[in-house]
Amino acid sequence: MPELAEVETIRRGLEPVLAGGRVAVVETAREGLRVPFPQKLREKISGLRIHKLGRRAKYLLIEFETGEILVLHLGMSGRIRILAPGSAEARQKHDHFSLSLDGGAQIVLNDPRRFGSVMFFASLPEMEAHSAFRALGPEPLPENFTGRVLHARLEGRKAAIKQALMDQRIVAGVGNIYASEALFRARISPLRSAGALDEAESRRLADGIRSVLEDAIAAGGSSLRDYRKADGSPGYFQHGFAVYDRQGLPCPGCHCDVAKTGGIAKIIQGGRATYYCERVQK
DNA sequence: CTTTGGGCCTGGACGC
DNA sequence: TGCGTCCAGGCCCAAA
Repeated sequence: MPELAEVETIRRGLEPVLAGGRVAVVETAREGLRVPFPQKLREKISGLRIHKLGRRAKYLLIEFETGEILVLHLGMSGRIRILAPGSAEARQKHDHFSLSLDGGAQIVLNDPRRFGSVMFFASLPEMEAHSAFRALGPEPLPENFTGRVLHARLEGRKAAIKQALMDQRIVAGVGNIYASEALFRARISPLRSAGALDEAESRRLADGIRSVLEDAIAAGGSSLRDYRKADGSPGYFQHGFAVYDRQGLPCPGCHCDVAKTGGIAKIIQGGRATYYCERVQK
């Protein structure tokens, strides 16, 4: 379930492997994932030198020196494996795409559910004009993502704040897990109407979003040295969850008796699970 | 304009 | 044990 934090962790893990390398071999094992792979992908990226790795929302950007960009999205079950030069590791089930560098290092995209995607753009402006990026809201990590900015973007929205947070047009990169976690940190009920949050609440929420993502990135980063292990697990944050997937358990901010209160609640909003503490979040 | 619901896809958990 | 069912997730699109 790669949300922004996981994609950023992956970006940081891949950068030292890929940056400066030249694409030597491109392999695809099928026609595409949720959308077809770009036409003539091999011809488009073979021989290009990788300038750096970027990220926009949950999209991983492999940026070439030419200004062209290969975009990877991991859907919910996508992983990227790094193979060291000379590795004889066998192909695995659900390996769909791989890219090898001149020096022999290789990355492999594995995605059982195939909700991910691979896209190619001739330039950053062309990428930003694409429908997947055009309407994306602001990145939540930079300092200029303030409570005031969030408050303005929530204005007039009648939807529940939990669902508004998952709307990528309001803020980019927040998925189901960190929406619940950020609302807990901000002590705001997921059921509140988005447009009804005042400036102080919006500020708490903006802070909650940023802090939970930063903590998750830090936790992922701390496990980066294990990143090259065969399972490719990028060090998720599940041990740090306050409410997500903790139905019936005590919440960290509330000292009441779980036998009486029922602990953390699970509800369904827009078909998605939401977890929260009714005592702490108002 | 907004909101809702279905579709995509597989593996794991669960009940019988 | 082996079925069947449900759920998880991000994103897109059609419909209301």
